[in-house]
Amino acid sequence: MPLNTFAVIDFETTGLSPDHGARPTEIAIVLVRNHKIVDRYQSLMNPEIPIPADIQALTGITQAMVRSAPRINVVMQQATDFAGPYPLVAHNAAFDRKFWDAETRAIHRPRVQPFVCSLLLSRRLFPDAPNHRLGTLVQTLHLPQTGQFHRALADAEATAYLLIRIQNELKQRYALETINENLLCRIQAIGRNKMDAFIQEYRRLPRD
DNA sequence: TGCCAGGCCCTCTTTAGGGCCTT
Repeated sequence: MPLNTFAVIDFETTGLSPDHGARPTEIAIVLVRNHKIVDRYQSLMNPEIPIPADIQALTGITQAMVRSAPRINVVMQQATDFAGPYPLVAHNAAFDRKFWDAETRAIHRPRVQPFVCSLLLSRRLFPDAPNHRLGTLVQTLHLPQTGQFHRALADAEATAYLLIRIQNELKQRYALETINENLLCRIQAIGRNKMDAFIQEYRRLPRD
């Protein structure tokens, strides 16, 4: 397995929680290897339940668009194949993790890799941003424009560029050599405004 | 009919409340 590879994912869905019946309507996965985007996957899928009108307006994904799309289980088979064993990354990972875990359990492919959250990492590294919405961070950090927000591929690509920026920031600001998932998971688990103290401690710890 | 989540994180806090984020 190639080292230093992350699978950045984004779901569009019919609602906020699978625990209350919401299901995915679109997924995109962007592979980031050695700080570069190397591959992309995207697919609409048929949630087989109505998409609320306000969410159709938000995402631009309509009932007609998903009617002829493949079933969720077919798409999730392809998505898990594409993501492989690589650490998953999402903006506000708590949201995407719920859908990923619900739909991969349904196809008997439970998640084995950690989930990294670019929202939590951005709060640690860019505390002075106006806010930490994905669109605001793209503007504030001058990241490449990737297309229409609230579509899966555009948002996954934006999150991929944000991940690359986070990796570069960590390397430069703290003179670190490699930014692996273990370091990112540790950083997102510490409290806000504790980065400097954490890095000092990290330098004294044996590496994973 | 209308509403539904939940983890993080701040503060006028910790015996709590509310904004931020995702769709």
